[in-house]
Amino acid sequence: MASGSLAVKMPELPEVETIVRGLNQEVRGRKIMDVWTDWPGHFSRHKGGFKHFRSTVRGTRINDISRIGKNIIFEVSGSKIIIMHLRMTGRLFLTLRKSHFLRADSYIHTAFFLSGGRILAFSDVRKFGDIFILKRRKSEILAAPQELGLTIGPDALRIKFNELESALLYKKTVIKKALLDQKVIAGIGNIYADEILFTAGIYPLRRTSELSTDEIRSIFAATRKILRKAIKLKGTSMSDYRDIYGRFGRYYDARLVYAREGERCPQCGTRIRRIKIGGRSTYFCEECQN
DNA sequence: AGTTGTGTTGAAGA
DNA sequence: ATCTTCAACACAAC
Repeated sequence: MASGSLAVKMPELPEVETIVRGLNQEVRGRKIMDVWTDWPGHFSRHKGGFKHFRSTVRGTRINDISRIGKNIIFEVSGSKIIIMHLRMTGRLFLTLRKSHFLRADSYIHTAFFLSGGRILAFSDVRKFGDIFILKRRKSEILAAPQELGLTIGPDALRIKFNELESALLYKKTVIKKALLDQKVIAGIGNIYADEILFTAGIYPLRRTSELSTDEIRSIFAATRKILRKAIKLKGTSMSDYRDIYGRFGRYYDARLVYAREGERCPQCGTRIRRIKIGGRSTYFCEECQN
């Protein structure tokens, strides 16, 4: 991928992981020459605003890119860390010229000009995304994310069974909400939450405190299974991105229940139902999930 | 043409 | 603490 799109829709953990892998291929080792934006709101979480962000980031070198939950972490020289969240509609592109990206995507509001003439462009239709930089090491973020402004718990692929179990037993809510709560487990969004609960055979409105150890084991295993499968399929949509629903993404085609209201359950043939939980659409099979 | 749904997350109120 | 509602914002679909 000499130049192209790292775009996904509805970036949850697998999509962010896919982007991070692409970034490590394409921008690791490059220097950040400058940053441009026409939407300073992208930097509203940064103390000091865009001007301060720009002066802090200019001249640093990107040493590594990783991820915590849905947050992208750029480790740059000078022991600093850029934290980027794509929220709902954020997409990243690599292009060669400014004129190119403005033509390619009219929703690009922020861009990083890198050494070697590369441009990392941040497209964001709804402008919910955010970027900030901390003068901290990555290890400090991992140790105390909450204190540094990252309201997240353990990453969904790194969480230990015991951590998940105690978090769920402690919570007083239903399992679907708990899986979407980034402080309980970080990285799961609405699509994968439904896929995980279907795979685990758990009814989404079950109270977390009433789940048995075996049921939590099922949820734990299903989380790893679904997220790994989605990463293997490179998330819901990559460079072949077509529409707002990610309809041409490879995981989307492989999905089990999400957005399949009225279709047959892949296990038992019962029609998939849709309900609202906490204002979010929830798809499940009432036969297979108890 | 106005309303609703879409998805993430933080803030505010009950 | 947890709930709901609203807010950020834009657009497709009804």
